[in-house]
Amino acid sequence: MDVSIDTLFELSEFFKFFGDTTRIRIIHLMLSGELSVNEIAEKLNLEQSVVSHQLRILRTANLVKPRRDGRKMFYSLDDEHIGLIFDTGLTHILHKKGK
Amino acid sequence: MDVSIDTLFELSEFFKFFGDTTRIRIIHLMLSGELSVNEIAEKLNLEQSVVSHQLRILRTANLVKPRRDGRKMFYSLDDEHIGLIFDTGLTHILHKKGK
DNA sequence: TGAAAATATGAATACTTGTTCATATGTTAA
DNA sequence: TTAACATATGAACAAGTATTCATATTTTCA
Repeated sequence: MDVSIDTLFELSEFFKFFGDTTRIRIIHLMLSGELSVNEIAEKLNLEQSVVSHQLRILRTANLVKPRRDGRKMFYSLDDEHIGLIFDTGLTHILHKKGK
Repeated sequence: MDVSIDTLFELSEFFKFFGDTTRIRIIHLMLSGELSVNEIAEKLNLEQSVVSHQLRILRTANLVKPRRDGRKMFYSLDDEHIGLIFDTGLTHILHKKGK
């Protein structure tokens, strides 16, 4: 398959979003559904600003989308491929650990 | 699905390997088969040391494996999941660009 | 309106990481 | 053995990035 150098660059940029523990943990949480910023921070034992900063990165990349409800902001995955990519990588990790 | 925090860390570390343009380009080349260090450097227009450095990273992670033939070193993918992960990400990029 | 709650943002810092340049290592052939 | 080829490696530098801390913004409710 022929892939342009620009596309390969975009591809690496895309994988970078998954290449951070905090973001992967946030994404993993969201695979089960929508969450508020505080819920994420509490479940992952992270500071609120850390979560907000990472959510901004994911939001800018259109990987998550926000929804305001009162003073709370709920975030959910905005891309149907995220789960698939997550699972594909996870399968590899579990397979590797399994032997 | 329940995933341990350690596994999520490993998963993010794994995606990091795909999160660099140089490495993605090397991986993409290798999807078509084995190549020597110099072949990679020439095809990607990179310095030899850059390629060697990145190959070491991929080799340490068991993503590529080396084979010596004379004074040349040939590298090939050492993981059957790499192509799948690459394609999964690429599908997303192409799908995104398509609209 | 004012205070509290929830989230966002900016600047500073520390850390990681990719590239460059120089050089070392290993291999072949004359 | 020596020279040339192919690759690997180490140190230094530069650039990128995640976290922290402080503060700003937005919304609700008394």
